[in-house]
Amino acid sequence: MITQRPKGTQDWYGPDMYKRTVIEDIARRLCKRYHIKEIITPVFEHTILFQRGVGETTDVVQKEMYTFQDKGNRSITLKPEGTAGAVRAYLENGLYAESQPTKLFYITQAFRYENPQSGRLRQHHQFGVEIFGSASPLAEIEVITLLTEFIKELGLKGVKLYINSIGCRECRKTYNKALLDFLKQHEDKLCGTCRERMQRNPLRVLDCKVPTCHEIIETAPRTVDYLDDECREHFEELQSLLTEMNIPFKVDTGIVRGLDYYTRTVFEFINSEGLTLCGGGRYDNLINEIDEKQDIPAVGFGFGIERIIKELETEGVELAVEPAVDLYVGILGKESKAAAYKLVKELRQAGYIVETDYMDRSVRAQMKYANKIGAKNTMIIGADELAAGKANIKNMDTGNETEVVLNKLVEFFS
RNA sequence: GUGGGUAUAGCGCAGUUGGUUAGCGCGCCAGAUUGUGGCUCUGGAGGCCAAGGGUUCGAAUCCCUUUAUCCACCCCA
Repeated sequence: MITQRPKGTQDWYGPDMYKRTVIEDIARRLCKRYHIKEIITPVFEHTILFQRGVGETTDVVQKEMYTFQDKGNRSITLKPEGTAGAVRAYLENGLYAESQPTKLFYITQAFRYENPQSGRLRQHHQFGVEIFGSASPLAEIEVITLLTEFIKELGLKGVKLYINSIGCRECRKTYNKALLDFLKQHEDKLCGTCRERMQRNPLRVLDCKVPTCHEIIETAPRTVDYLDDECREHFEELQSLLTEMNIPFKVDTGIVRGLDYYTRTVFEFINSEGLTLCGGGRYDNLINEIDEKQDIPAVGFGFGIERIIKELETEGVELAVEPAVDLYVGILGKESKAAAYKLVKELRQAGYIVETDYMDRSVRAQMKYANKIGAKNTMIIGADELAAGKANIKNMDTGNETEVVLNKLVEFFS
């Protein structure tokens, strides 16, 4: 037990760790060009934030949160997603008082207590962006454009964009009524959870995958048919902008999203197996629900980093290669240690990737090791080299050796 | 929360109808004329056979329980 990680968690090391840093580097570089600033919020927040933010009726809040009482008897929850914390920070720090929009990104852990399986963990990581203050479809275009570039830079080809509009609070009212009327006609044929959902949040019934429910749902009214003029215009403008931007997309009227805060636009990037890598949309009411004094529109998404790595593997995409060791400095004899290590330090200070021996191994074993770690060059420092002030540098690909003056090592490499 | 598969060395796997000191490949360490890698060869270290209980003269192997892990459903990233 003591040497076993908790269920649904993962240790990051080796090639996966490197992939993760490359992915995060790409995300950070991209956000820089989009003038989106990084934000880091706590891994835990007051439970009420997620109850209000994510929504009481969602599965995430109802059964998947890591909630506990702290020693001050406060109810604390490990963040199950990134948006609520970002919104809280935006409000608490008065970022809304500055010139809008506020554009933020984060790379964070997220915790959900659910059964692990492929592409699903109890602790996972998300790259997310939130744009606060803009009601324009161009805000959606901003995040979607960033996403398509991100996917392109990663080298992924099998990920497609699906969009939908679920309307604003007002259209949702008329739609919910229509949906409820429809569902009532079929109530006796619906499953238990659906009948329950009907009362609390009818929209979520559309998510049900129980075959008998699914059959009924196929003919249910769709949100897109109940949009008011403004919402319809917004959705149409978004679609024509996407088309003009040459961003391929499909409208999928079944996309609802499991988080309650969305309004109008919802979208997902889905792979060929139907797995959602990225989900997002507009949430014009969320800020108001968390702080009634503010009424600010917003758009955002969350992209699953583990799912990116999984998709890279299934598509056979190779990310940038980890940089190789420029020089391995072999040490021969106790007396040479300090002098050899000084050379190592100098070259590292000059920016080279240098490795040496910490195991008191034989020269032969050191050479084997140098070969194994992929050193591009090797050099042995012993009493002879130190006396002469010179050493041979061996190119490990060609096997050729070049004599070099030790106090000009840095120049040799540059 | 529900259902199925799996659990033997660091990793990937064998292990016959229960029968001596549990094997193989890779990896790791050391060596093959004393200070030079890759290939090859030799040797070595490393396992309470997931844990607990039971059946038996005898269990990695059969039975039960637990735990973990993988996969699927729900839902999500």
